[in-house]
Amino acid sequence: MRGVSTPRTAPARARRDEDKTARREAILDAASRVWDERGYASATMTDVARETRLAKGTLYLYFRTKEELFLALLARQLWTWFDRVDADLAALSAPQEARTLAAHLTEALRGTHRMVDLLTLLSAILEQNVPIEATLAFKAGLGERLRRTGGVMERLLPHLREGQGARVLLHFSALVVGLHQVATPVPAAKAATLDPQLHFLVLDFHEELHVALTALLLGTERAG
Amino acid sequence: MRGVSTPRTAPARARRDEDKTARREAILDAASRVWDERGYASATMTDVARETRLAKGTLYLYFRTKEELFLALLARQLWTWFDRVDADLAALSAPQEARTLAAHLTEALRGTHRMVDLLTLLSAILEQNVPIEATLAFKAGLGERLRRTGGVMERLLPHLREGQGARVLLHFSALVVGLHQVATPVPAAKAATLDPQLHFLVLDFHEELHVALTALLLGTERAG
Amino acid sequence: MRGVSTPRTAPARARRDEDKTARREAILDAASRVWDERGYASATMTDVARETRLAKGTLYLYFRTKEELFLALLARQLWTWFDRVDADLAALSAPQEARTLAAHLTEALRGTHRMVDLLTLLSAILEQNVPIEATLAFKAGLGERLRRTGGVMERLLPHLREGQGARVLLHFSALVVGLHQVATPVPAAKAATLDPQLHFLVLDFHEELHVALTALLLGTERAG
Amino acid sequence: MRGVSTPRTAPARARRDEDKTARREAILDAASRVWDERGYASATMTDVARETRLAKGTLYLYFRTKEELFLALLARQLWTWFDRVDADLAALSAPQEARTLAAHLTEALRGTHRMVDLLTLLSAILEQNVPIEATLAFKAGLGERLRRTGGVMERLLPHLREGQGARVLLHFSALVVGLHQVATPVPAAKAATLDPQLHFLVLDFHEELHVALTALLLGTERAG
DNA sequence: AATGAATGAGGATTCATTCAT
DNA sequence: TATGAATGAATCCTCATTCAT
Repeated sequence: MRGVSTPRTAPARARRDEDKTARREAILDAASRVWDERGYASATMTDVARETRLAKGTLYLYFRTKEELFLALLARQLWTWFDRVDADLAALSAPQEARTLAAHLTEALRGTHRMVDLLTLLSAILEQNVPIEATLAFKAGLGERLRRTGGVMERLLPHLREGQGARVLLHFSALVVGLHQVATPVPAAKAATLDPQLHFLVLDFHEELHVALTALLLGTERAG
Repeated sequence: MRGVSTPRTAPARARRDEDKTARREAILDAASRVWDERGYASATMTDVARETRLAKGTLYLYFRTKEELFLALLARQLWTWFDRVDADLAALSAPQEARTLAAHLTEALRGTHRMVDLLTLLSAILEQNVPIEATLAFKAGLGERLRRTGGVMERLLPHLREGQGARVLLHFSALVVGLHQVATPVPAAKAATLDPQLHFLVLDFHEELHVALTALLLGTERAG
Repeated sequence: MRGVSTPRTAPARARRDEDKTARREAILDAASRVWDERGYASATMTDVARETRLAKGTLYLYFRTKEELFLALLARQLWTWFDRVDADLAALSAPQEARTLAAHLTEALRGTHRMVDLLTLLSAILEQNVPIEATLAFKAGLGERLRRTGGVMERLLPHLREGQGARVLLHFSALVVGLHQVATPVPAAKAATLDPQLHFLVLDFHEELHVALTALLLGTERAG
Repeated sequence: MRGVSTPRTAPARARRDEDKTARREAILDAASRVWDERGYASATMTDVARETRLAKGTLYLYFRTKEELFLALLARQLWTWFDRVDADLAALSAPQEARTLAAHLTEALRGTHRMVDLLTLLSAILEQNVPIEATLAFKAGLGERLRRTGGVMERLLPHLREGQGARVLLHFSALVVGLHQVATPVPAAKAATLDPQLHFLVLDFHEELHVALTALLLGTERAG
């Protein structure tokens, strides 16, 4: 009675687990693209479905809610960032300068513009309608990555005591979110910064982040 | 029966400019209360109207859009914070310790929980549907306050060069937004932090902010 | 940003309480028509809105949920039936024959076809998404009408003891619901009854109800 | 990860007719359990499939639509009830008291709570999307059972004329459906009946049914 | 200036059914 | 036979905004 229609060439069915994982990734890819295009004006599931060329219902086979989908997207992007940082830092030998380490962390963020947007909305929006286990899984994954990469930082910056590495990363993420917001104003706000008086509101995100993170690391050393 | 009104004494008409300003403030008061109660689950104009005991249409005589209203609320709260900081710092004589100054800025944030929430959503949401002049006015006001208070900071921390005061305040605001998010997880996320492995994700907002800001100030000094 | 469109000639605004009541009634009228047309295939709010020539959102100003609307419709029809019965019985003098009383109750049902459908779905569907106070109000109203009309029946049939009138009405409503279902098969089932062997499944609702109710009243007398 | 299957040993294929019948029964068993658990909030095919440990598509090999499945379930439960009544009445010798016979019919209903729910929804919902032959087969089966058991009743209650037995059973079913609805209110409605004024709305289903059926039988006798 | 009824686009989610494997 | 991924129409409800009074 329902579901009767003339489908366009149907997508291959994801039958094996690896196919399913691939489809899941494809959905996240689509979500990422939609997010990119629509910017803040929140993307809709209809958009994502259209972009994936899948039926809306199919999305719900892979993610229980819209928020779970976007949380997964954020997670994927975060893990990628951690991977990149880990690979980067693995090539370094201890001890390192604060400035150098700050550069590595900051550079690894290049091209992750939208991830940061998502990160900003994380608590405000995403955790609204996310099944509890998804939240727990996310937090657990985050904790693990923070501790792992934090450990590496403690090796490279000997003045960091046990556990301080993860904490510094947390502070770093705070700077990322906060500075991104200040440094990446919406178009409307750009007009404001043409005023010379307001020129100091124009920040280069990566440079500013580098400066702030360096200061943070140096300050941590001095403060003990 | 729904939809049957209980007529109440109509509010006095705001004829004179000062009456209008008062009404505008009353609306912001109501919006603030609504925002407090509803938290993230975004407050509606209906809520604000009910809280003000004005009709919904009346709100639109004072604010063109919902976003303009909440931007005005954020501005009011921000200016209050600046006022408080300015008064605080005026009592101090140069030079001051980074730690002390950090404490003053941080303490001035006590009780502004919700302002910080608004601040977080600022670029992501608020600037969506805000008339351009409102955005410009906000940015102009913000710039002025940052420069003024930044100047005071430069006086108290002699190692800060001209213009660095405002910049440090910008970094501070980034930390505020970012740390608030990390340190104030939604209820669902709290469950996650019961896990001892994740305990380090639990932060005390003010303390953490103090630590990070102190580090930032000290680091700025060392980095020159 | 929303709500921008070119409306067709807008309906007059229901400003006074009596206008609102009228509009409420108009919505119920529309709902009734939709229910009639769509039959069992459940009517949608979109249908009701189109029929009323009101916007969908407007319906929700008068009824909080779809179910509340249809409960109100049922209530209105029920109260009408009670009114009719009360007027009818008021003209009679005690004592009456069971058969006569049964005829009055049964005849008052003429033309209330759809009300009975609604009545059938009452517990199964309607009470799903109905605000609790609406349910309570309905039950209270129902109780009052049953007791009032039950009292009249006790006057007319002296063998009925105090309280038995309402109880008989409850049994009557059970018969109404149950017999209506048996006696009013959906089209598909009609084909079945062409078979002579199954001819006895064809019942005339009103006649059958009369027979059964008479039997019920007589039996109550004999059983004491 | 959602959408990743845990393969389990596939169920044996039902090749022989008796295997197929067994599988059909197994599906009905599952449907029955699902119906029990989910109550009114209508059970889904997904639920039934999960409960059967069969794939959703497999259900459609045995039943063409959801409604056909639940009609089959109702039929199975009804025939069981008739079997029980027939066995019961076979042990009795004519003539019997109305009260006694009413007790037998009523008692046979013990534990068929959910069947009655289904019966209530019969015309309203079930016959919507049922293939015509399925409807015809159901009606035919129903007719046969009614006539057979009706005949037994005519033997036990000599005042019943030919054909009146089946008719009384039809009236009985009406009482069952109707009283069940009144006597088994949804939880929300229960609150209403705490009010002493509404206490008379609280009925004991079996007792009430016994009273009403006895009255019906006695009344039929008197009315001739 | 104030009102508040009316608007209606828009969005998330469900679930019976199909069909390629 | 059995599978289960894919389908997509369908539905309820929200809420910022308007405008006649």
